[in-house]
Amino acid sequence: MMSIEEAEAEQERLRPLVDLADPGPERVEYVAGLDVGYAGDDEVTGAVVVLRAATLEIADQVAVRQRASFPYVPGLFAFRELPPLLAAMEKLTVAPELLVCDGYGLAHPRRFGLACHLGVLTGLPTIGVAKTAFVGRHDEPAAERGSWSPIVLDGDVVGRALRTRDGVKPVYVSQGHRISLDNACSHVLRLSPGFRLPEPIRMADRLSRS
DNA sequence: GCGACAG
DNA sequence: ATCTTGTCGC
Repeated sequence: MMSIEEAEAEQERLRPLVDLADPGPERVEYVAGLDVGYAGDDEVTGAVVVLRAATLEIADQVAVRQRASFPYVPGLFAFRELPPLLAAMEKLTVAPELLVCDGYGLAHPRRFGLACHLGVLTGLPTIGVAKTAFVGRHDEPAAERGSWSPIVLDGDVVGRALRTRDGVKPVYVSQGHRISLDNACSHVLRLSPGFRLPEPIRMADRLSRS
């Protein structure tokens, strides 16, 4: 197994490859949601669900179950979840143009969360959507869907707390790779018409548990 | 130093 | 994450 030190060094090595300047696609035909489910003895299930962006209909889905190769270490989340997710991605028959990841992107202690890592490895535009925010500080956004407030870490804006439903706890959006924060948030809002979490992530979450 | 810590 | 009891809001 890779050591903690080696994993951190790998993040530092790959971080310069992240593209935060590309505004990213305004519209895509296919968008994928990714999530990992956990079973008993260190078993992880990587799930990828490709949706037709216009209708949110499922176009393709793959789940791969394997032995976890890295423990859960805050800040090194990707080293646990990336292997099963990449294995699932390789089996897709419909190519997504945008990936929505469950977790952090830029909003990460070393500015290199799972979404950035997956973006660099696949070359695809990626967005990180987390359910909790332990990185940086942010004000509470207004109660209406669409409201947001910046997440600030060491003086830098690294993401947004974005309200996807009226009066419901926001999600925490950050850039992964090849997409602007504005564009990432507009995609997340469009992909979350009925629930707090974007539909691709909900579908992947469901698949990862089965 | 101690605790907290995406999932 | 997952498990699980109890509570809350509609």
